[in-house]
Order: sequence, then C-alpha cells, then structure tokens
Amino acid sequence: MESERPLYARVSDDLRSKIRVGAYPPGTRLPSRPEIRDEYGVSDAVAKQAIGVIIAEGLAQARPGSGTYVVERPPVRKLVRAWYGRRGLGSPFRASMAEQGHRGAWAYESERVQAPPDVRERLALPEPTGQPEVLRTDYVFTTDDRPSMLSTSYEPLDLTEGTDIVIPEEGPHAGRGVVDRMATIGVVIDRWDETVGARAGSAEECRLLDIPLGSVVMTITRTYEAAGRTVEVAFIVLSADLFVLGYAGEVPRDGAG
Amino acid sequence: MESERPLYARVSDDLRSKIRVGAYPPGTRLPSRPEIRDEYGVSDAVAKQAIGVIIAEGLAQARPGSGTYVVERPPVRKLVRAWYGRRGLGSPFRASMAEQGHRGAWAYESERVQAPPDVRERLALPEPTGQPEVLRTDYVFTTDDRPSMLSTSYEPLDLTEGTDIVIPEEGPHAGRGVVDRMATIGVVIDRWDETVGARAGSAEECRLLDIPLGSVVMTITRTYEAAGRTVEVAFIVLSADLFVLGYAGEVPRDGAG
DNA sequence: TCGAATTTGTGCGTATGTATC
DNA sequence: GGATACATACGCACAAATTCG
Repeated sequence: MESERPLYARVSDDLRSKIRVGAYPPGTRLPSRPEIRDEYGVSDAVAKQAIGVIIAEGLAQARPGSGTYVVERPPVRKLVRAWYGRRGLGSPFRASMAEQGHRGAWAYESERVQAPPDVRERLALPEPTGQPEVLRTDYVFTTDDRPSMLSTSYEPLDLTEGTDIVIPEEGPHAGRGVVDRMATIGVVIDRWDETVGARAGSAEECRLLDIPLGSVVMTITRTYEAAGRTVEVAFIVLSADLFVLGYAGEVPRDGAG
Repeated sequence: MESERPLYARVSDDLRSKIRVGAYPPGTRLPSRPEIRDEYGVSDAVAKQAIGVIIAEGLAQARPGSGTYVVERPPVRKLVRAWYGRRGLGSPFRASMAEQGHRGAWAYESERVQAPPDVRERLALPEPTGQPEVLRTDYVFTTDDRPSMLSTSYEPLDLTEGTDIVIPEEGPHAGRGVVDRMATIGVVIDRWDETVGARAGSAEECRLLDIPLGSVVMTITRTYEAAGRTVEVAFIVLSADLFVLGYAGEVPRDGAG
C-alpha cells in the first residue's frame, strides 16, 4: 500500500503545476484562501498551508490585504568569472555587464582598518600592531539602476600606501580593476582563486540588494596572487535569482601536472 | 510605537538564539510542543509554528514520535572544480573527496533516450528522429555514506554507441571520468565550461539528498568540448550546506587574447 | 474622505493518525 | 501495549493591510 499524499500537498501540487504550465502567469493573483476552500473543498488551514508551501518554494509572494501573486522572474544574467586566453578578470562585473548591454554602476566606501582574522590569515599579515594594515572598500554594484551585487575588498596597505592607487576608486586609475591598478605599481597579479558558496541571504544583505527576505544568495571569496603573495581578498555576495556564474577553461594535456 | 513581533516569532527567536549560543547543542532534542506550550505559555498552534520556522531555517529536523533535534552541521567541504596546471577535471568529485580523506561512492542508472530540448541544443544534435540519440546517466553520489550530490549527464550516442565506453560506469573504463573515457575512443576533450547557480532545492532533490525541504542547493551545468564539439553535458545539484566550489587559474599576461 | 469588503497574518481549541520509544 | 510526539486536518475568530466604490 502506498501512503496517500497529504491533502495540503495535493493542493499545492496542483497550484505549482498550474503555475509551471502558465495557467497562472507571472504577476497574476493566485486564488485566495476562501476561493481555495471552495474550489478544492478543503478547510481554511489546508488552504493556508498549501499556499505556504508555494510561497516557501519562492514561486509566489503574499501581499497582505491584496492577495498572493506569482513572482515575476527577472531574466538571469551570466557573470563570466574566468575564461581561457582572454584578459577579463580585472573587472569581471563591469566587463560582463557591458558585454550584455547593461548599464553597470557602483557606489563605494573606502576605509583604512585593521584586518579581521580571516583576512589577516589570507593576506599573511604579521601580528596586529594596533595600526590600520589594510584598506577595506565596500561596494554596492547596480545593474540598470537596481542593486545586484555587494563586495567587500581588502588590500594590504604596505603595498599601496603612498601610491596613487591606494584608494581603488580614486586617482588616475579609478575603476580599472585590481589587476590593472596593481600593475601600475609593479605588482603583477598572476593567479586568482574563487570559492563559491550559496545560502539564504541575511536581513542586511537582502535589504541592500533589494530582494525579499530569505532570498538565496551566492557568495564568492576571491583572492589574487602576485608572485606567490596574496595581494587582494574580496568577499562578494549576489542574488542567485539574478545571476549565474560562468567558469571555463582548457583541459590540461595528459602529461601535465 | 513599534509594532510587536508575532508570538510565534518571539518563540522561534528564542529557540534560535539558544541554538546559536549552544544551549541546545547539535544533536540534542528541542522542547516538545507540549513543553513549549507550558514554558512559553502559548497555544499548541503557536508552538508548532515556532518549531516550523526553526525547521524551515534548517536548524533542526523533526522525527515523528521522537522529537525535534538540532541538526549536526557537517563541516563544509571544498569541491575543487578547476585549477591550473594539473589534471583533475576527469572526475572532480572522486578526486576531491579522496584528497580530503573522505569515502566517495556513487550509484547510477543509464538509459538510452531522446534528448530534451536544452540538451539537444547544447550538443548540437540534428532534428529528432524518434530514435534515442543520447545516453542519459543519473548519478547519486555519496560522501561517507551520506548522499551529497546529484548529477544527470548526457552523451551523444553517435560518438559512443558500439564502443566499450557507451555505458559510463560499465566496461573496462568504468569510473574513470568523462575525459579519460572519451580519450580511449580518440575523443580528446580540450575545453570545459561550468555555469554555477543557486536556488532552493525542489522536494525531489531534497529527498534524494536527504536534506530539509527548502534547503539551498547549488547547480552546475557543465559541458565538455572536444575540437569545438560539445561531447558531454551534465546537470549537477549539490547541497550548499555541505559544499563550496573552488575555481582557480592563471591571470593571462597583458598582451594575450 | 470614508467605509465596507476582501485578503492575508496570526492565534486558539480540538481531533485523528502514525511513528517512536 | 501504552505513552509520547509529530503530522495532518477541521473550524473559528480577530487584526492589519489593501482595494474600491
């Protein structure tokens, strides 16, 4: 004997499939709780629970006093993070956006600070001295005037202090990306490393990104190396609804490595 | 007047903070619904809703007849997807797991099928003939005996039919990864491409991965190319709680590209 | 501008089924 | 078998937000 699927699940299954096939297109209102009660012949609690499942799956959003609406999914944009034989890592966001015909812009705030422990470790900084050792820059990137990506970057001041690139977004080389900027002071970045994760966004992140509470975000921890030394760390957060990340490369020949 | 936080939310807030500070360590049982009723002086419905919030956040899991238990968070594992100057792409899962001292295993099921539209496009297949054109293989990978990753791969039969690698996990080259297997029939894979996204897992995915409903998953769409032709497509799903993905490479010299 | 109707959010009480211990 | 605990389900009530005449 197969166990019967719960009543609320059968209702939510029906709603879900109707959304998928387009019977309830994006932006339209789902049946209200009383309507579901009548249409399916179920109790108010079951109607509520069924809608709750749909909302939890991110297929719809409730607007108190108005109704529950099928979400309008903005088209996903591909953010190319790495590809072979081509120079683009210096500012992937700006390059990718421009390539896809979107207006990319950003706001920033730079500050000299002491490095938090995880940054200290990655940048291989010596024991804390009480003095600021890194320049932290917080970015909010926008695409077509909507916030799309957060980034916090750290650069060691012993490399950049006193040069005209110490503040990434000021001076003659503003907006050119880490790789190009560092090159102007003789620091040749030759390796990159990105660690990609995903989780539910924090309240603060969802607010800054202007996405619903609990939305899924992707996180990227990026480091740049020059001659074996890590010269930049960045913590990047972006909405998983708006972006996918692209990585590509060559498969090494058999003997290599 | 600030609006009062809902009753159930105050209860779930309290439970959450107690979990975070270690008052309820991983593996311990949370108070039962009747206990919550008494301790907080709320109704059964509120107790149930509060626990539901905690479960939905993935902090606890319910075991009917026994109780609701704080989840034991396994440490996050890094899945290295690409790194420079080293051969590892053939079977990233198996290589990564072995390197970190975990037991990796997998179950599979292969079937000759007609290609779905998105696969047809990526593999550049001609118009459908009604005959099976691709071999689909569904994998469930396990790490230390727990399911950790799902993968569905498609390989065009016109390349592999009649060879001893037509079924990836059978024959003399079983378990050796796409790159190595294809090499034995003269197909030299020279490029890879991965598109990474994230979202809430579907009910089916969460069931197969044995993670709470609504857990965040990462998705990877991977393609392998040999001499300009895409010879494999794989759709990979893994729990974002269990894994991060690692990509690394060289920054091209200035003139390149 | 106001108020009535609608809709979601929250909350209470109760009952039955089923899994665990 | 009995006690406990969660899952499902019904019915009801009121508050808050929205909509619309």
